[in-house]
Amino acid sequence: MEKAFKALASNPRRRILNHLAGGPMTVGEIAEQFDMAMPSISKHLSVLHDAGLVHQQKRGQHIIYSIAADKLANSLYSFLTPFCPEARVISARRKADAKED
Amino acid sequence: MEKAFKALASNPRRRILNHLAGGPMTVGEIAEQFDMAMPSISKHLSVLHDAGLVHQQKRGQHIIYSIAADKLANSLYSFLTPFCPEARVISARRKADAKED
DNA sequence: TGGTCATTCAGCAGTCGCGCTAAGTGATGC
DNA sequence: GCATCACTTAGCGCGACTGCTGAATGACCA
Repeated sequence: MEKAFKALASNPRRRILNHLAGGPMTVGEIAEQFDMAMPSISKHLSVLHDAGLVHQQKRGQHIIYSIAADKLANSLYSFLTPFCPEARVISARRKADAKED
Repeated sequence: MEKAFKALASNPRRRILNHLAGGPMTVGEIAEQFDMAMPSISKHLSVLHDAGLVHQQKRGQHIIYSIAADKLANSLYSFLTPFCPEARVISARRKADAKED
């Protein structure tokens, strides 16, 4: 949770997540969209991965990143719980749904 | 929004918000709960205020801080919009409600 | 007016984060 | 085998953040 918020504190990282909302992508595909060297993108992705906000999957010499929307939403809803009744409801339902598996 | 996420990236600041969820407080009352010098707390509060996440109200020689739950929730819901259908619904409804005034 | 209390401002040291370039790793293809 | 491609790791400089102490501000009370 600490890590999630630290990860979300950076504009480029939030933009990367928005791009990934459109579907899984390789590092190179993401880097094309940003005016930033690939190692910098790679580092941002590793921060997001360390926070559990993206998944990575090796595919030959490519690495495909995809968004971990559940983790992202769960973190924010559970943080919002003390402040917002709607978040309490959603957070509770998501937890119940998770247990069903 | 940028400011909101930067403000939320710090553990002490999230804890302060949690305390404020219990009701408005002065700087001194907040500082009592933290093992941190008052100027440090004051600075955190000013970061939160700059991000619009708390309100401040002068009351004699005290300054009373209270949480801006609406702004906090709106920021997070609107960020979550691309990733989570529930957030889309809530965000839309909150915006509609805001226009009604 | 002078003292005290609540809070903020100023300035400092240490740490962390961001972007870069250069070099390393590991899979692919000739 | 070796060149190439996709990506990560290492290391650097710089600016931002975090906590501190000490001083300033501003309201209250005698």
